[in-house]
Amino acid sequence: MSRHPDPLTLEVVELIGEVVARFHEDYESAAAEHSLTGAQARLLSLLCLEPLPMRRLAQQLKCEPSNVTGIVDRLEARGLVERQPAPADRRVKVAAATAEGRKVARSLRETLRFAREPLAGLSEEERVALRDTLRRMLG
Amino acid sequence: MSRHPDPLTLEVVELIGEVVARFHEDYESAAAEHSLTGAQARLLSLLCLEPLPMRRLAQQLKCEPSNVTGIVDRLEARGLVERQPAPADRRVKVAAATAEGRKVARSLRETLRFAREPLAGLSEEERVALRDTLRRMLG
DNA sequence: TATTGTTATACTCTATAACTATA
DNA sequence: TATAGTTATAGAGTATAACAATA
Repeated sequence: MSRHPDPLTLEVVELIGEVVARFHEDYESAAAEHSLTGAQARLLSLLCLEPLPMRRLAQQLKCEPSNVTGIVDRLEARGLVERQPAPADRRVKVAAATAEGRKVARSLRETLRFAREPLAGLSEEERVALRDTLRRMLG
Repeated sequence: MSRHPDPLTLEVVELIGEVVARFHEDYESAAAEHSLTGAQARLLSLLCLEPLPMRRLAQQLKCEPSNVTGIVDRLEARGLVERQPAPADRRVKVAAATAEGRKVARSLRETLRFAREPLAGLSEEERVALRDTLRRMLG
């Protein structure tokens, strides 16, 4: 694509920008309702899929490992996450969501309004088309 | 929509989440290439459309007015933005992008890869359909 | 020697509250 | 008295560099 995209592409980019802004806003406010920051909510949600070593968490969150220490500290202080030793390699600490942490993450997911409302206005056919287009964009 | 959306909706939500993550990543790294933070880049881009009073900037950025002071301070120190008096109300300070600021913002926009590459894989027909769907989602 | 997690440091963003100058 | 912008403060996220324990 050239450095000067056509008007259609420009409009789509702008619309995606709006979707991104709304999604973020919604995510942050859902996190805040649970007294979590965005970073804490993202880390907790990750750990609800599977326990992960600190280093892996940093990779997934695309930040430096040193930052993960503090985020896990704060979640651990609230009993939402715990550090577990890794028998195979005693340098590694595996972070895992507690039962309470999983409960909070579940509740967080249900609070995400953007996940439901804007899509509710689309027909099933439109949602299928949107899914296919997004898949191709990300593919 | 119920609290337990159908699998199709869930997948679309997840795909949107990925788009959001990629867009953000791309935006932050484009900003960093110009030695700007994300917040600085967003503010500068806003001012390239039109000069705005500090208060209006805060509204558009959805943050407290006190934060805008610091962000504008840092951009002003680099000569990308300047504060202008508002003759009609001497309490108001209007922030405006300098010529250099507009140049940086233009360069920033051109660096945004996500704005071009994923959409390049779509046909014009698909882009039109995506535009219409996004418009409806955003209401 | 290399790697994992942590600590120390500095910077930015953020909200809150108090302050100033205007209105 | 109300509003616009700022300052002061505190908490959180971020990157960098140096460190301890382990591999």
